[in-house]
Amino acid sequence: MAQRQVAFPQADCAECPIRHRAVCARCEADELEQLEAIKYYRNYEAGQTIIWAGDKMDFVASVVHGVAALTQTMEDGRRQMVGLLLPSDFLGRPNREHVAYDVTATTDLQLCCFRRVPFQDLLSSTPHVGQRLLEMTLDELDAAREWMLLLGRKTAREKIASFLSIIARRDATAQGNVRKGELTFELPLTREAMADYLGLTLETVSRQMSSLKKDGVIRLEGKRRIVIPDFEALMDETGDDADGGVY
Amino acid sequence: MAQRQVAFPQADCAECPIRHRAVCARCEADELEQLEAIKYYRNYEAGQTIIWAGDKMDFVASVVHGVAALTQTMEDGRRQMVGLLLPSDFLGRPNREHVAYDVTATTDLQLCCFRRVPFQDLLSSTPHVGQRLLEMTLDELDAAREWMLLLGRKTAREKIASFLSIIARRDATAQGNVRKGELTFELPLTREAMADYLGLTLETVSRQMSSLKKDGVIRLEGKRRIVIPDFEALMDETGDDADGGVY
DNA sequence: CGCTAGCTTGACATTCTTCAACCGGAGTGG
DNA sequence: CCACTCCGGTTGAAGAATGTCAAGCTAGCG
Repeated sequence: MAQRQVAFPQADCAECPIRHRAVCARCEADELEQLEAIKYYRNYEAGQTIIWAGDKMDFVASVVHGVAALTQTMEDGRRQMVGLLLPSDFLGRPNREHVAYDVTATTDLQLCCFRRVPFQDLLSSTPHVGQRLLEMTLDELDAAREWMLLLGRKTAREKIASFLSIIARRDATAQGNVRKGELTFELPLTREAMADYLGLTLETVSRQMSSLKKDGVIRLEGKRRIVIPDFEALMDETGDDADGGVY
Repeated sequence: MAQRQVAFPQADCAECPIRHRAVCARCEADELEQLEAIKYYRNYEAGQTIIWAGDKMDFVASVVHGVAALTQTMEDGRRQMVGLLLPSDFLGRPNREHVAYDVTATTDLQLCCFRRVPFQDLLSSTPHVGQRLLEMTLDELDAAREWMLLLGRKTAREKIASFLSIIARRDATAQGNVRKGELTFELPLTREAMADYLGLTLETVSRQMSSLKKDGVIRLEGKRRIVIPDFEALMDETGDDADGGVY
């Protein structure tokens, strides 16, 4: 497999696109300086495995560009995605040497890595990284619980609609891809990866995508580019409350 | 509904059964003192709702005795449990006024509650509560991901076996209920609550329990008391790796 | 030009849910 | 004390949703 070159710019923290959402969001100037001293960038191309479950991982990282997936695999090959990391999300676990899940880049990806041990030291010696990490971890736990509802109780169609709305939402907050009420975005996952995310087979994913398309809820431009003509209509298919879980 | 009295002893922190596993585990004497100043106990009986999704929650808490469940409900009544809190587990989210899930006591329950705002102050003014909470939250996230694999990819029989092994394991670490290789424990959940945990119907739960019993993997003493004659045999039914996910 | 990877579609098999009946023990009122 | 009812649980039969297996499509690439 020829290693196509992935080249993202390596920004200074000051111009970093995730500066205000990542683990470093709350850092004071001095803390940021310490982080900067132990950081380095890594790029991966779409499809590459970053690390295998059980391997030793000597860094933790923030996703700067692209999307990474955490997946668990059973002995007989059944696979379930258990984490989908978008820009600003955190990868790795402090105080844990070995990783518990396979980590792969589902798109071209840039990580901002911190050497693990110095990062841990920072956690105990300064307050703001740890506080932000706690907040982010609690958010991820909430997301995981939403995901559990999806896996345990939603129909295939609801699963697809929910997934599309999640991607659309996270994509929309980053960039403003809304033109005259239409929402357009690129799927960061293959049909197979979507199946792993949703606890379905790729055939069922494909069928339900076709069904939503037939019913005018989504349009496809190519296989990966999705157009949502009416976001409300999509939300109606997710099975979630009308208010979108706002409380 | 007559309110049967639930009476757990209210221990001093020094004799608290969860002192070394809960959020307070890492506390120094002075931090413990501050916690003690804002703590109070609450008891609930099995089946009682502690708080509804969307309600205001002015405390956070540690489970001291018993079991509590977090569940999400869809408009049409489909329900998914998204958290099962055993002794020493933490309930509530700092810096969040409203709860996101229904919380119910599935057995008689005692909580050690901390008023939320003072607790938050402690998080920012002292290091050890926050550090412990981060650790516990990361553990819960790992558990949630294990649970996602179960929900997304396991068969009904594997789900039941996995659930039983989880309860057996957590029960065994607390007390030593092993007699001549047999493991006995009380189910803290009704069949319906098990179904909500596992993303199944209660009929399917019942059928699979019967099936495991017929095959000699488990024995039933009454409806709730489970005997595992051979833990290995149960593990073989879970679909998990032989090594039990140790890495 | 033909191959491959990713995707779609069809036919059939399987698993789980749904609907319904029934069981048994605990609590209750006559 | 007995009948009644309710709750949690079990079991059966039928149906629906999703998985499995297989064929075929399309765009991009060597």
